[in-house]
Amino acid sequence: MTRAPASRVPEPTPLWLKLSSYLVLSDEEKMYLTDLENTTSRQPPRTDLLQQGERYRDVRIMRDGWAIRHKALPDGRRQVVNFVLPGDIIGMYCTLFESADHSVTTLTAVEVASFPPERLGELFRSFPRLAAALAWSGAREEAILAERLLSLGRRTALERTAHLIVELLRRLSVVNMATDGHFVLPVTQEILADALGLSIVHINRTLRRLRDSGLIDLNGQRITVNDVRQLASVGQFDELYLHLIHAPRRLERAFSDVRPRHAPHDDAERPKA
Amino acid sequence: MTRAPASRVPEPTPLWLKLSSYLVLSDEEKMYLTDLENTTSRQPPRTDLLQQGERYRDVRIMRDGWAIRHKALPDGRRQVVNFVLPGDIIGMYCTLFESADHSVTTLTAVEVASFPPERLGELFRSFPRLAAALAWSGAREEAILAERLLSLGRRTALERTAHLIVELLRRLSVVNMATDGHFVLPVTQEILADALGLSIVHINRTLRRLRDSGLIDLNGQRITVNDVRQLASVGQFDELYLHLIHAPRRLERAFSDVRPRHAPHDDAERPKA
DNA sequence: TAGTCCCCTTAACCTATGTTGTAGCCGCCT
DNA sequence: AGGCGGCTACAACATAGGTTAAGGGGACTA
Repeated sequence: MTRAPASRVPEPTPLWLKLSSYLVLSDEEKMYLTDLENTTSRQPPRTDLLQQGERYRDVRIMRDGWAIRHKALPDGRRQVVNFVLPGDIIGMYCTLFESADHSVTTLTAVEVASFPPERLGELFRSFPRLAAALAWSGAREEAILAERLLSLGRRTALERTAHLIVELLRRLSVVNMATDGHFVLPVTQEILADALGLSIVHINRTLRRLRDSGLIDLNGQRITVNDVRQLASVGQFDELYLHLIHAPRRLERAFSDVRPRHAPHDDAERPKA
Repeated sequence: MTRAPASRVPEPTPLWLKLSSYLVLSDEEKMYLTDLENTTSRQPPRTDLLQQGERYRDVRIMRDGWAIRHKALPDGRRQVVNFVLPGDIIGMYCTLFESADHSVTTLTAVEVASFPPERLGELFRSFPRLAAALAWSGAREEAILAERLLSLGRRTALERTAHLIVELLRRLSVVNMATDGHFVLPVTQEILADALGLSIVHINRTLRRLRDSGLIDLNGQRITVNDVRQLASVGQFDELYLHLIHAPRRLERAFSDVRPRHAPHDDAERPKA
């Protein structure tokens, strides 16, 4: 574990970049976020950060590297539920559940920050705008799962694959990890297959079709999207679900300490504790 | 719209029953919940409560009846993302997103309560235990989506179908809508197909297999599960993901107004708002 | 009483995707 | 240098599930 001294002019962290796609952070909020990510550790590839059935511990923030969130059936079949990218939070709900219903495993070497769940309560009380931004990011995670459900249920293999590539491109752009339509995809075809609900052989066929049609280039783990527009159209990609549009006004109204107009509650009316 | 008078001895609402599966509610909290659900309206079957692309409005609580949350592709293919049952919340994140990325459509006549999103902020500030319970319910929703992803990606048609039936049975039991392994499933086979990522013909085949093997009985919309154990085993159902186990202590610690030990924040340190 | 609409049911056939098997490449160990 | 393990590639074959088509029952209408 490393504990960095709280600097006066902190570097932007991926989480902060991601939340910035949603609202404009104040210096004070940036300092608080930096402080939250203060305690970090490094893990090698193929490490379980969390294991299905295990009791939750700290809340974690991915700072660097890739991981997957996945679930397995008793007989070994496996589904990758989502990719965990820098700026994503692991186990936000740790306080609420007895044990994890999924595993999180690193794909690359990673750097993760962790903090005790009590700090979340602190954050909700003291930094309502950050709380709203975190809720936004949690809600977006759910929206991504819903879209993936649409992929698995109703898109063909080719469409699914195209859709995933465009989604990753978009998500990585937000944290400055994709430029000019190319990025590193540190993933075996087996993992891609498990993410898309396909067999490894069929993912291979499908990637070849995408390559043959000139939509993407692959060398090693570097993937280049030659024509995002067309790839998005193949995957019927509509970025609505990523909810990248700003709406700072409305959320501040809901989460700030200002009393709401409708049903004003005096302190006298509050519950005792 | 109907506005009920706040009674001294309110009837338990489905939401309250559902949250009760997680923590023991105080009278005051029950009163507050009852008050939240105060303004209700009724809608006929096949009404859109929310439409993909539409701007979000109020937060809604399903009080009675069934609905589906679904997404559609431009060419008409459709995926049912989840079933909305009594006690479930619609558009909890309305404040955070510009527009809906999914639709919600009623299957039966329904009764829904609605309230302006500002009241959520109020709730988070004044009733931290309820806030935690709502967060629990939101997190559970996400866990359900992740499990459905596993179904669509890696379970066979027979397994998926069995799994869904057991899940619905469990969820309905919590709100007293299933007794003795039977319940009403107000759903056409087309909707079932869209929920399970199958064709309507194949759902039909699959249901017949389940009937022929004696695991379930169907007459009309009434479904009877003859052997939950065996059905759960066919569907590889592990109820871990429904997170029905209580953990009231830990969440109260995180969300209560008691100052955390680690990094106490004075009011003076708060952002200006 | 027949007509229409919606849904369920089944049969016959088709195809997207899974399975099995083999081969080649690359990095790594010793 | 050789061997081994993990990954990609691709061909041949198998099958779960999709598609098309047809019929039937119940509820409503006229």
